[in-house]
Amino acid sequence: MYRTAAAHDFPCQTCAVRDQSICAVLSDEELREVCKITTAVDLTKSATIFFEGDENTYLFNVVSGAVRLSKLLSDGRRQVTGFLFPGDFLGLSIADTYAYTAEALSDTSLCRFNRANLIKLLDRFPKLEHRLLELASNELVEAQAHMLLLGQKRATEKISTTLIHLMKPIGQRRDDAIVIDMPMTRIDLGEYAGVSTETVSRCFTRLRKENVISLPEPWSVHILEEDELERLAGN
Amino acid sequence: MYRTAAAHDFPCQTCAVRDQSICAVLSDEELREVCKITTAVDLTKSATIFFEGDENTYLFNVVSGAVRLSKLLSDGRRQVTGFLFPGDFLGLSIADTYAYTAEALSDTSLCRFNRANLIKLLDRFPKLEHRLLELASNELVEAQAHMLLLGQKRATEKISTTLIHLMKPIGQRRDDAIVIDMPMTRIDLGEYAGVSTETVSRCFTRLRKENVISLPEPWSVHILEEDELERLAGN
DNA sequence: CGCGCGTTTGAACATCTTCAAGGCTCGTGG
DNA sequence: CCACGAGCCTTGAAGATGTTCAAACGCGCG
Repeated sequence: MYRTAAAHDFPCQTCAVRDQSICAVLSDEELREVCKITTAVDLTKSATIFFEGDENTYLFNVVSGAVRLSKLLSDGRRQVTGFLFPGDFLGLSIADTYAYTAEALSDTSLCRFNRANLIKLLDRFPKLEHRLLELASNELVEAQAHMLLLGQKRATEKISTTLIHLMKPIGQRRDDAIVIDMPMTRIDLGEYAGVSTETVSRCFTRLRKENVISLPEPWSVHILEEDELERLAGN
Repeated sequence: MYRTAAAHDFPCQTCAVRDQSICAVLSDEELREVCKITTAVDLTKSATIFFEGDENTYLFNVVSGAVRLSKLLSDGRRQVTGFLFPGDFLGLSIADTYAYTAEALSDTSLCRFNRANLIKLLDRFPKLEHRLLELASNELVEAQAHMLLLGQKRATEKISTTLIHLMKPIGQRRDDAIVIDMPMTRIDLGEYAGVSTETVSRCFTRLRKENVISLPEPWSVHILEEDELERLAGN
């Protein structure tokens, strides 16, 4: 069987993240409308999507790859506020400048929405605005959990929590372990958890020595004892 | 002159925070509708408004007083995620349980909305949903700034930033200084900034000795050198 | 092949925490 | 009315956690 494009076909219909992010709440008809204001964007590793302070002209869906969100202090210290993966929405803000910098951690494809046009569509599709509020609300919950991590947890708890957090979007269940192939470096993880790279490394070593995880490669974490990791995460 | 209640008068019309929070975007007619689902709630100092994990049945406007938002770890460590003041909105979440605990820092009055009824009203008043999204989006920006504080700043920077942050909602400009009468304790401030109470105290002492602030009372901060404080805040 | 980058590990060091104690204010009860 | 106790704030000293500095390793890329 061949899939032939009918006259009424449109690119968004075959989107890999069609049923996630903001598009999930749209009917095919509505999606067709939204599709008109989108552009596919492909980025290579380390590309900047936008800088903190830039005028907010586009919003994005992450289609594939991974994105790092961060804020900088003037002397170069950086706080990574989050990692995004396929299906995540980027740029959620009514403010007219971005509050953080977004960069591609690996080769990444995005679906770009013109902000002004999307806002216009909100009036026609209240469902869409409702969905945006839902996403914002979820982000707030995550942000609060992250504050708890940054302000109160010890290094091992921070790293354990971070690993658990990464399991959902990029963990692959195998018979013997849950495998996380991380697109981010120890530096990124340190800046996410509010500790130095060396501390991240030492935590990984400790977890490995206690057989909670194994590290076939520095970027490939195999979670062997999920319950133990959960316990180490604090909460 | 006496103010007599006309037949079409209703309590929300005279609300002290009528032009803030979510009500700001409503016409008098719309406000009348919203008013029907509100209840005034008065709390004394230390009263709990809701606990993390409670079923989310009410949303609130802070009318007067101050509110502390926090999350707990099982061993008692607490992260204060924010302070709310008159005009702030509380409970912004589409999720059906609260993600944090809310408590009154001082005697506080709230305007309570039934969540289910408010959600129904969102369909009739898209402006209201738009406003909620705007508020959520602002909260996200604040949350990210707080993460930067918690993850990257040193103790003095944290306390300086916190003081600057408190200036907007509760700072009173005088000829010689900006006065902040704080409803929160050193413990609250420590749990907000991710440092111990002793460290908060030592930071205050240092700022006082360097004549950046004065402390007529422990809870009354007079900011003498706003620029210097800004500098000490990092960013 | 050599260089750069990321990771790991060790050792010295700094910051902040913890522990301890004293003072202060305020509310309560004798 | 005063005394007492609880909670909060401050300060000092000792200690722990995590940082910084330094060096070595491995991998991939030019």
